[in-house]
Amino acid sequence: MSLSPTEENYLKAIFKIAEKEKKAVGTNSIAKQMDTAPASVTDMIKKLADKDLINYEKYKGVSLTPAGNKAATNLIRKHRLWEVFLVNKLRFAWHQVHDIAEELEHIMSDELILRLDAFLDYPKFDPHGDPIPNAEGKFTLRTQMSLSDMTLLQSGVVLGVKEHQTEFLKHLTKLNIKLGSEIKILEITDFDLSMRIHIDNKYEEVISKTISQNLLMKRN
Amino acid sequence: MSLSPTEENYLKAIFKIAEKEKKAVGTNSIAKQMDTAPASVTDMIKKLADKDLINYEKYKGVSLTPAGNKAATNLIRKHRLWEVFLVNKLRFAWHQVHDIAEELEHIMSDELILRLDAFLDYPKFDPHGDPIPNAEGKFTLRTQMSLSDMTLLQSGVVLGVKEHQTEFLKHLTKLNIKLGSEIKILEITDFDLSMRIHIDNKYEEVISKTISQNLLMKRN
DNA sequence: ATATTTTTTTAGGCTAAACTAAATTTATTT
DNA sequence: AAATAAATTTAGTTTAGCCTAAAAAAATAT
Repeated sequence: MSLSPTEENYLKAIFKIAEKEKKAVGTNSIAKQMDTAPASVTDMIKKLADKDLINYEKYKGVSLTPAGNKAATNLIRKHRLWEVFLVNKLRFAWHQVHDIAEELEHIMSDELILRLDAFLDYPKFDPHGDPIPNAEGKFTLRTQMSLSDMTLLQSGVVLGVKEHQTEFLKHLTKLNIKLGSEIKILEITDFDLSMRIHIDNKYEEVISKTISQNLLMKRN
Repeated sequence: MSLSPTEENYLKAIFKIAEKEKKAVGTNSIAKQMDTAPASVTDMIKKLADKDLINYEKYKGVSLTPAGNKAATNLIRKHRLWEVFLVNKLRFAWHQVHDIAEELEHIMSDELILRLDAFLDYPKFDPHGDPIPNAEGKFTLRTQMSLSDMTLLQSGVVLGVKEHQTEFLKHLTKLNIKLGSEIKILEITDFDLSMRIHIDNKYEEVISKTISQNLLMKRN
């Protein structure tokens, strides 16, 4: 059974919400994620439940079935592989690739993804540091923490970003922060928890708590 | 103004029909090309005429306006560039790429095509030997002729194929015929115009008129 | 030149995916 | 526990792109 791009997007939205909140996913949160009216979500929910992609009880929210989970992770796999292609092969910047990958992820050929994966050398993480699930839907796990949870004089390496907004990513680039950058905390201001940091032992910058919270690190 | 994939496909269909038949393009021929009912074509024709992409007079058929022509050639450009990507980079065979490119051609980013073109080294022809229009919609022309129009003992190089059907392309592959192959006509049978040919001075095969008609050659 | 055939358009419907407004159920306050 | 608020569903429309059947126009044949 094949899914429309819209159906796939709903499954992905449900997956992403379920990732954060443990419990059943509500109509309203899906509506917000998809930027549609709650009534539209109810319609689609019924359709996906009929196809056994989600578990649904009226007024009780939804969760993905194994089949739905498979479809969602496969879409995420495709999205992230295409992002790797766009950045590593076509030399796009990391803030430019989300919307394009959002379209590319719906191309249907499985053979295409197989070959793309090989062409890219089987990457395990995308340009934002997010793990790329394998063909079975398994994500590679790593221990990582927000820079905001590290303390004075500690240092670490940037593994990824929590926030994917264009403006945030452009800002990081301006600060010379990228995946793999080494960051050392030189000073923490008690008042607002802003940090003075050393980037790759080369650039000294001050960053707000909002930024340090969204930087995912491996501590040295 | 942005076009839906369906609208783009109609423009492409009109372009392809207009390429062969000089006159105005009729509703029925579009319906056949698009595999839809003529009534659906009439609906869409009106919409495209409203957007000034085609010239349309009731019962008189249609033709592309400059804007429509631009959109159609751009779609063909994208299709053919993606085919080059699939064959040259992902190592697909030439008979596998049409359907996938049919989906990829509708990805909207112009920047993507710009970068893809550069990544592929600005190819002028696709894996079937069809010219790739440049960003302004200009096609590179070459003098070429069907193998069926060449005569005994002449030889030439395969530039492209007229027919794109999977089975035809697979058959050529089995005969060791590909773009760039040198072919010499050893014998022509008067009765059915089949040919005995030498391929790359290495393989000797007999091919029917149907095949020789669909092979486009540069004569030595 | 009229009759027949072919092509094209109109009319009326259908489905997927959205919407708004109203009704209903569940959750939260007082 | 009743009242209010929030979340969810139902009901009724909308739009794009398709369909079939019937009507109208153009092309072809007699």
